[in-house]
Amino acid sequence: MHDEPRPEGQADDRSGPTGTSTGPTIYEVAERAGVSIATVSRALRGTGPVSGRSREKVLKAVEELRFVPNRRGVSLAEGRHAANGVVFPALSGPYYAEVVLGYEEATSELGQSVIILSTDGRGDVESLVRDLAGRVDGMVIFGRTVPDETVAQLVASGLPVVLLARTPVEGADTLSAENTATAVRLTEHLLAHGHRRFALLGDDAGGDIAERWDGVRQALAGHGIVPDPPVPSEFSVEGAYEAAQALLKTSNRPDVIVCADDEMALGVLLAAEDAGLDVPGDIAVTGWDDIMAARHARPALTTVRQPMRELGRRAAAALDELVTGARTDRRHLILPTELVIRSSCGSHPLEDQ
Amino acid sequence: MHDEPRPEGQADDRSGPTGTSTGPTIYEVAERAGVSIATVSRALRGTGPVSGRSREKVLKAVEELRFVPNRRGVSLAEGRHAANGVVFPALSGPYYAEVVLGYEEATSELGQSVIILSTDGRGDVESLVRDLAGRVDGMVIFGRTVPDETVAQLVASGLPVVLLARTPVEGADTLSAENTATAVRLTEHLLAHGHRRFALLGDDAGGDIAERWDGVRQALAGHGIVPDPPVPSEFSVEGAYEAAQALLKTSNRPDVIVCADDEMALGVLLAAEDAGLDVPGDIAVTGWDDIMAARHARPALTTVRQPMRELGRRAAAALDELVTGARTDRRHLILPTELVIRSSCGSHPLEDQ
DNA sequence: TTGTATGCGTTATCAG
DNA sequence: CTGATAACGCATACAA
Repeated sequence: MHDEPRPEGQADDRSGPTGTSTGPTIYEVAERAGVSIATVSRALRGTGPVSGRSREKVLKAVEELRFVPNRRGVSLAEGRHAANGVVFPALSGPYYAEVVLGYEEATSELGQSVIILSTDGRGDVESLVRDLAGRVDGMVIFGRTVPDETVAQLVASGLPVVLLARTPVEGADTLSAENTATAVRLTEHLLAHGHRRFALLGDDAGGDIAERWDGVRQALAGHGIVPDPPVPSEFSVEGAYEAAQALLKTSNRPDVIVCADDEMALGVLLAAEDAGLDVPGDIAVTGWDDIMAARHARPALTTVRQPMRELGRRAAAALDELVTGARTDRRHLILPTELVIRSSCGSHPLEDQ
Repeated sequence: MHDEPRPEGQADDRSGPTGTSTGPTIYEVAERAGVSIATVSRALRGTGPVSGRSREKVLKAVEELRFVPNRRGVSLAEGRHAANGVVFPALSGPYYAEVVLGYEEATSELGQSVIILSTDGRGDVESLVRDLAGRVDGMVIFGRTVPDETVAQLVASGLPVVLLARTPVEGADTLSAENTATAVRLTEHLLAHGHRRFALLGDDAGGDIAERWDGVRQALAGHGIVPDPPVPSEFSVEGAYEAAQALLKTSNRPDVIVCADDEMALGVLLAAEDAGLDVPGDIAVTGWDDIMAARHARPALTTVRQPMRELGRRAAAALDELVTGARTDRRHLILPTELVIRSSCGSHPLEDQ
């Protein structure tokens, strides 16, 4: 086997025109330092005893050769990837982008790297996810991306999984931002403005949106109001624009449109403007997420702020616990959200951000 | 060595409380199919001849065992990661998010996965990048993230690198959106509006922003105007807000503020509003990127649209060529950009989006 | 404290 | 067409 380190012809064997460089191996370091590869490994990773003399020699050789342990070898030997995955629909809005950023930051601090997978516009999500599963030690999955069936299979295969803003699946952690209670408060605020004819825009079965509508209905029920079912719409400015156009033409036009997220609310704002309607004078509009555009839109959007960055960080921490085995039970965590009142829901004489 | 596949005790050896499952190995498949591992490998990847009979047996065993080749083993044997990296400052605005998404999509279609690294707020960028370099076959690096020195080292180490919106570095591909020519056109449009006192907001040495200022200066020179040096500011809504506050108090207030990007322009809009200034009546404002908020701001922002998605796709394609060795020379590609006239630069009686 | 030998899971060469 | 076996690069029991 490895009697003589690299039988013959090695070193500058950079074949191929481009960067197929290989870098020195632990054998070359060992040879140069006059020790065994075991000692090199121990010296470098601080596992097991190494004499000061040996350590010096190793470090010197490492320095001279610019040795960096080959990750592929390390991974195979360690039996882990030192990488985690994250599956999201897209990065169009700030919501996913922020969460992913918080996730990457925390994961990176834990010495792991993160592999991303976006599912919007992909036809073969399941195979993509399965492939990803083979390249990571664990993964975070957002709602609206992977079918329950597939998640269950991943979990069954033993892969640590953290679900974000998604209905729970046996065997996986769940993390989400509070929806229902804040939706109740938002709705009560709208009722206080005198709004009575509510329209809900956007829907997803069993996701976080459904929880928000639960809150809205709950608050309305207290006033004897039963709203129409949520109006289906694409989760985008354009999709909401179209849906709103139809809605605004109704004989019995709503006096407030509660949108599933901010981007949709922006679309509604546009539709109202084109219809010659004043917001909030003729109709109120609210969003959810508090993306940047929410603050800059005119009127500025009343919405709900989610701790996006923190969601990402928590997901990373939870996943790490599962991967390392530091925790074996499953947790379902809910982070608080904050109602952000601006002007799109009605006039507020005094305060106005 | 492998005389008997897995000497003893294997299979359901899932140790550890969590998901340390291992999955079947190629040896188990071979044993079950009654062939050698070489045949299994050949049958599965279609390399080399395999009799129909053998193929059937292998496929059956694979099916029954739900065998999936272990990526770590594959990577080590193949000598590649089948993963590419991308280094960006953050995902706050839609710019990076969109480019990254285009990149991920294209990379994924090429069968590679993408590992991300964001540098904003990180103190040890260089070591992070070096670590990333050991985990990928090539990487895309955005401007404003990694020092030239480090990039040069990566390239020297043989790693294929594609630079995005960044000054060229010997040995790396360069990809960017057109800046100077469009900046000239933007400036000429502003001049046509009668604006003469120009302020430039935001600066970065040697990045894509510098190219834009070159275009602005070039156009102004044609009118005998020499603008002040760019006003330094953080690349964010808040940073620009502060910088603009100072700028608007100047005795000789500018009549147009050209911003390095849209987010900064939004900050300026806010500052103008707070200062009781009308945009574009009292002062014009322009951005760059055409992010979503640009369209929804009031007044809507005049800006420049970049083919963000396409930039990501092209970067992925270029990197793949370098990684596979399909191309050995270095290319410097520039994608066209589009001037988007809205209302923040002055009134346009007829057309108005 | 050190070195030897073996395992990690595939790929691919080369002799049958 | 098939199988034995040498890489791939590193980690680590185990023996010395």
